[in-house]
Amino acid sequence: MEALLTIGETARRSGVAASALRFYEERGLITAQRAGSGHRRFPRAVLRRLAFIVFAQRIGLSLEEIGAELAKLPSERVPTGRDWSRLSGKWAGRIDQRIAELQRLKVGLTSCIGCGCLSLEHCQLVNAGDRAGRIGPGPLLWVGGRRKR
Amino acid sequence: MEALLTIGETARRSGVAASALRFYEERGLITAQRAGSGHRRFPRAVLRRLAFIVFAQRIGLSLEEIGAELAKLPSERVPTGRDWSRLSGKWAGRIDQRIAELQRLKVGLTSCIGCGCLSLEHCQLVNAGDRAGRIGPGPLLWVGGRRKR
DNA sequence: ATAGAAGTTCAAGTGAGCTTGAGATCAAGG
DNA sequence: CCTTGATCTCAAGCTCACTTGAACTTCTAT
Repeated sequence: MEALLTIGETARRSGVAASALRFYEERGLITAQRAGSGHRRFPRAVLRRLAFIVFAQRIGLSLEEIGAELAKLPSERVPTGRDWSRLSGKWAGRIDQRIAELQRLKVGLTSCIGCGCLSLEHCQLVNAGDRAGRIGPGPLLWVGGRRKR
Repeated sequence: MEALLTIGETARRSGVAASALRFYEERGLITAQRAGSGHRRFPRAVLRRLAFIVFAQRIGLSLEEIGAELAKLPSERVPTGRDWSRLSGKWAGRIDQRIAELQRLKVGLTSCIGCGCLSLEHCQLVNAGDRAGRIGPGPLLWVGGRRKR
């Protein structure tokens, strides 16, 4: 088992396209050594980092947020299980929030949409809170009557 | 209470920006009558339609999917509560799927990331299924070893 | 009558997250 | 040595869901 992986091997083993790996490297989410030729050589540890990235994306974090989290890992040693779980600990709350929202949406779907209270002015089922970053563009979310501008 | 709303009123009451309303009209998600001047006049029923759209977006559907759903509403009469709930019924399943995935992710986060099984090749915690449309671009999701190309 | 708010169209821009293409170089097997 | 496949860089393109700007027109209130 080689200690260093080429970009192709890394792509195969992680399921992340080579182009995405270059993109992530450019964004500072992962790092690669270089062979004399200029070709990337990824340490095996990058695989776990990639797993974490894909995981975090499924949870709904942006690459920027993920990068900020990854930056908290110790850079001079290979991160331990404890390092990783410390990172991921705070996300459980985020998942719970999102689950709670989905459950509210489900209630709204089966009751509220049919009943007529979805006249928008009073219904609080759909709220922001999550994805607060999108308050600028995108449909304004009705947050209890308060809205931008 | 006026029977028809201007685009500005519609935007205020729905929380959806006027530019988004024009965009949705262009995409066929909503329709507007026109005043002699060319100004849009939205029937009040558009508010419920907008509520549904925002709802559906929070659940994770694309505008295209939402449009397909809305197309199933009767076009010649104002949809009833039953019409709406028939539409939304099938989404409950989708919400449940997404909740289940989030719960799996949460388990993975607290156990799997720390333990070492996240070496990608064996871990099935992150799967596709949801968002199948994204299988083309974007990071390839590991679906039990099977991947595109 | 006139200012200013609100509306119109159309084209182009935005941001996230990559992918694709061009043109060149590198690595491995026969 | 030569071919084939992997990689490299850099610039440009793509999808989604809108927003923004320019250049006008219309409505409303004084």
